Amino acid sequence: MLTIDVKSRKPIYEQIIDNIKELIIQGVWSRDTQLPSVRQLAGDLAINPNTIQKAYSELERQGIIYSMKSKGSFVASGVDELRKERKEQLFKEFGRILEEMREIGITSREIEERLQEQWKGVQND
Amino acid sequence: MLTIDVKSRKPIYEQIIDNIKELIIQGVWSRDTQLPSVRQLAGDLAINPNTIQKAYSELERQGIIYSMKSKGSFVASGVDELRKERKEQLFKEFGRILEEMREIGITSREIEERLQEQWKGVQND
Amino acid sequence: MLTIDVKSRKPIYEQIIDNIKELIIQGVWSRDTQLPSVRQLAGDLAINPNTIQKAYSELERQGIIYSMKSKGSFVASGVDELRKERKEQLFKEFGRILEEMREIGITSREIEERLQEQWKGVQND
Amino acid sequence: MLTIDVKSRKPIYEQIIDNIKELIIQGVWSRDTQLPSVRQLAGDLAINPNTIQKAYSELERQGIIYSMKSKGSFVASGVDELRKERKEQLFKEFGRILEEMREIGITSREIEERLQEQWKGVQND
DNA sequence: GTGGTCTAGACCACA
DNA sequence: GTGGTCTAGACCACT
Repeated sequence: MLTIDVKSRKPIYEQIIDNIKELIIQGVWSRDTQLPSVRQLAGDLAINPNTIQKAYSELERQGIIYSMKSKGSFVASGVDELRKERKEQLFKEFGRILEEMREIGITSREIEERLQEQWKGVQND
Repeated sequence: MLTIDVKSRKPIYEQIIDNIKELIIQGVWSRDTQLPSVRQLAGDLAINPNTIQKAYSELERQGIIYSMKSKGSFVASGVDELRKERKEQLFKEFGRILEEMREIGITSREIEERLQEQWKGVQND
Repeated sequence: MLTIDVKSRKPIYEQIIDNIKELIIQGVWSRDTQLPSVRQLAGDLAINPNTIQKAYSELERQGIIYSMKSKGSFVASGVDELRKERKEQLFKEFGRILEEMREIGITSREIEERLQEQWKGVQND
Repeated sequence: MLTIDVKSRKPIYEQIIDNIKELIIQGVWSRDTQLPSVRQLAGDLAINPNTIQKAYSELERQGIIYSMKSKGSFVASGVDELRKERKEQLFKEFGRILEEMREIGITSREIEERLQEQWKGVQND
């Protein structure tokens, strides 16, 4: 379920964080689902347990999971909160890209075309 | 002209690289313009000359500037090459964002709205 | 295994690069072999770690090795790619020399003789 | 007659040296021909006179030209000496290349082919 | 421990 | 003066 790329430039603990967020967003893990234990996951991924611990700590700091001593870690956020957050993030980035495109002289026509092209054949609207 | 943020997570030498590329893209510096000398720029930015050197070396490696010992460093690329490269990069990023937006269930309607909003009052199309 | 000459006009970091390429070409180090750490090699060669770092960075840029923070540096290229590249380089240089020889009036007979002489006793053909 | 490339990585003074040697080897300048004055050449090439001076000094050190105070510089070597020297140099380099080719497993057959190809249509043998 | 970045200061060849 | 190389020493994030 969790896949990491040790060769990536992105730190492993960040990959784990993103992976877990993704699983929650996609509804694979819902509220109060128990996460694999640090040791368990470390073993599965052949990763240093400290790295897993760091990822879990960060997730807990962000309020996305909660830990109970000697019980384990559990999903705190529901799909909705995370989705909303992610949506805002995406729109923010989207705006930044558009701004840069405008500065460099890309026309809205070009953007529209790209948009049509990418969305063609998809009917989620 | 060049501004760096020593507190940023992005390495200083990368900031310098991006800054210089930006100046060229915006047409401030054109082909064969002499860049500030390593020591000069280091003094201006209150940065160690080695850091500037590293940035210049990387820019030279990318073929964006050329350096002549005891002469100085000069702009090699024209605006066009850099603009084209940047454009492709932006479109690629644009596509990636769109893909992620689609996955998370953002409708093309929402995107269109955002697009209209951001572009309103601009007439470069 | 790695030897450098601090007195040479060729920069130390280039010597290191060439040395490492040679080790890979000769099959001493194969794909995914871990290179000595920056500090380790610096200690062995009595060279400043920054110099090693510079060599490793350049090798990574050329796609010959890959580095993972807090993991180490590893061989990326297989023997074959490097050999092929080297072969082309040698033939190119060979052609250049032949051209110069022709210009200065050296006859093909002389060259043939030299060739025979150098290859005598060798049976790799 | 003399052409230099300020963008080249080869130092300008070395380019001048090589250029002058070439002129002598090709018989354009023969023994006792007067070279252009330092100032003259500096003006023609738009180069710092110090650079020309350095080239002339080195040529004099190598015994290829001689200078007479307030008279100028003159060619000392004849074609033959220089040609011989160059020939040895070329053969030495040729041998080095062959050695490297052998080490990397290039067969004498491949070399022969390249040789034939490069010499085809030329009848100076 | 690892690689990566940065500083301060030095020396070099070149023009 | 210029760019290029190197050293010594430091700090950082990551594992």
